[in-house]
Amino acid sequence: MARRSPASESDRAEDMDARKAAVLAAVVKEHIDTAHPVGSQTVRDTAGINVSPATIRSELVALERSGYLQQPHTSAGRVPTEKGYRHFVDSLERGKLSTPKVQQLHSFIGTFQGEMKAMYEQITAKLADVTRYPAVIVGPGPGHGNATVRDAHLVDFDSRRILVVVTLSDMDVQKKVVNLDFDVTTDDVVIASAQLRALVLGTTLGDRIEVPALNTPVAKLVRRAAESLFDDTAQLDGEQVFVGGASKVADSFDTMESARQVLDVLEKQLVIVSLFKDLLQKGASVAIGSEHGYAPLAECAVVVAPLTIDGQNAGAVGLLGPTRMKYAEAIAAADVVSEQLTERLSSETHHG
Amino acid sequence: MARRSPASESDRAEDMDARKAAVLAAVVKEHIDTAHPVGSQTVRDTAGINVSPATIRSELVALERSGYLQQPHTSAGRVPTEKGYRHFVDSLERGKLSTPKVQQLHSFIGTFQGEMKAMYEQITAKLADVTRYPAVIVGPGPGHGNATVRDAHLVDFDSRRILVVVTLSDMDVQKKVVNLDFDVTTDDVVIASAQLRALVLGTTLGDRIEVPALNTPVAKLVRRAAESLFDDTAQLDGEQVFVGGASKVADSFDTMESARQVLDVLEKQLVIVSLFKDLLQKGASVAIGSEHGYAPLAECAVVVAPLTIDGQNAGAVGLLGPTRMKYAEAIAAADVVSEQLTERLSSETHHG
DNA sequence: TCTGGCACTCAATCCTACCGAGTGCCAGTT
DNA sequence: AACTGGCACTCGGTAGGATTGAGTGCCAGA
Repeated sequence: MARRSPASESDRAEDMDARKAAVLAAVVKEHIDTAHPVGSQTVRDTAGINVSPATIRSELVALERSGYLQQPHTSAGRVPTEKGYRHFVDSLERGKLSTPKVQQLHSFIGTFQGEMKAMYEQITAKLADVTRYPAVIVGPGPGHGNATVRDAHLVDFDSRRILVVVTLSDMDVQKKVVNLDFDVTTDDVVIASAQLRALVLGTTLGDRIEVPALNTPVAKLVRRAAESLFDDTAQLDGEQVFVGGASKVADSFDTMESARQVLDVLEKQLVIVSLFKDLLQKGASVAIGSEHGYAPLAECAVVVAPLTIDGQNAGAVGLLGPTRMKYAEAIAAADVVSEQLTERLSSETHHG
Repeated sequence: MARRSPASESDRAEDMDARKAAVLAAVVKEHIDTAHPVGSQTVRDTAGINVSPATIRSELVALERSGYLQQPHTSAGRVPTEKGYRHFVDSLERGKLSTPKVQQLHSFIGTFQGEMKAMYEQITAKLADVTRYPAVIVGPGPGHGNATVRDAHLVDFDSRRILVVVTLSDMDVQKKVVNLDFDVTTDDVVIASAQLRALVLGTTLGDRIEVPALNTPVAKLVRRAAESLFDDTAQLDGEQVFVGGASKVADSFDTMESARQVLDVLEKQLVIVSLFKDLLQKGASVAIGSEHGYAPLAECAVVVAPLTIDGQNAGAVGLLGPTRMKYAEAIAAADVVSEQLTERLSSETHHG
């Protein structure tokens, strides 16, 4: 049967000449648009290749043999496999695709005024609106970023429960409860508050502060308070996850079951955050189907783009869609948001 | 045709004797359980009435004539109309229905420890989990409630932008930006901060404070800051809306379109809030179908229960479901959350 | 007032036939 | 060797037609 080269089952680069690539691209594009299997006829027309359908067919057979395509059943057209989508996405030239939609998004972010939280909310909504996919933005946790401390206070609620209140240069306010294992007086707290303020003023929440290890109640309180602030693990208000366009799942997914699972994931924000982190760590910007190894999203595609502050990962922008999602558009949109937001994050935190 | 009483089209109380009520209840219950039209046979069995199906049938005809039931088509069983559901719900005895589920909810709230925001989030999730319907809790805005001010500070970002930071007795921290139309120095701000603190300490955010109308920058700043705090319309962080179990829409609604619309509403939190407020104002706890007049939710039922602080409306607990939702359970669950949370709200704010 | 009996209705289900998009294969052409 | 036109074949989707059965309305009789 395999007449040409007996070991061509594998996926070395040679199994993909220019025309095969064109055919594959045509199939993927068409399937993304129509959700139907794509036949040789259609490929000929849409790919602009001047060969007969029969020739296309032999290419299709080859592509299927190498695992890029599959047939739902005999006498149906072809549908991309995960591998097919992957090839398509990889060969997508990353040149700033600039559709009107994406530009709209760009200017929306550029002109945005207001508080951070509202900004994230609105941008997430806009991103979902533009792409028609549910969107997620994982905002930088307060521990990250280079917002500096503008003010700090301690407020005592009883002799062992103290609240640390910190105002940051980006006009954000953070609080943190400190539970002591010894008693302090209100006077202690007032003194400690002033000391803490002097210590942390102008620092970044990422910085670790040296606190003299004295044994007076005041000194211990100051140390505990400072520690609580710079403690990575027990994040202050935690990473902020913004979800927008959840109702878009109804547009993108056709079975209730798949919609259900996507909604479920959107609710479990921990899952989303770690999924995004995983992908970004791998340097991936798109995960197709089972690539990310998370079963409930096996029929989905995830597009992510990083949010960075001073080159450090500080969050993510993501879109969820079906495997046949509009990758080019989605990637472009996520990238725009990522860039604009990253830019804004560094400028925001400096002019304070 | 109408042999008995010619003017019986209307819905006066007499058109509903005990047996009719039983039949109606049986139809509603069965339809809620099965989602199928209910026939005379089934009614006989489930309602425990010892009459023949033929007799039931005549009752069904009467109930249909009065508008409580309707037939999807000839030779199908009956399905409740909105009016039918309404009667059913109204006749539901409001005695604390106490299923294991509801008790579980009760104890969950009772034993909950932690911050308010996390509490609302988790309770909303739990409520959705128990009822299997998407749940919404509208938390009391910071303007409401009787949490008192424990501390207050002003932080200047530039000579016209000042941040007001207020720590409340429930360990919540609120912030508010004040934009001035005159310049102040950092020294002014320090002084104003102390004055503001003295003024508002121990007050409730609902109270209005008298501030001497002097014309020095400091006095004006203090007045502006105080006003911003007690300004109802420009709420501090706004009412907090918590949505849980959005993925439950996939269980409760059968068409993508209806699911879509519910998800849409859940996203538009303003709509939810005003819907809940409307219902509570009317004293309603259940809105069925088009009763609330909000078109996108015309095929839904809404169950609400108030959250009160000192007898004042301070929020709401709500569940969204199909018109054939499990009213008894949903109402019981919403009520439990409402009670427990109301209780907790008043105790929380006093022991501070 | 209730009941059993009966003819009737109509959605749902199943079967069948048919259509047509699309295939694989092959012999013939360039 | 690569491409093409031709052809038989496959099989999901659709449309018609018969069947089923749950449920009805009506009525005459208890």
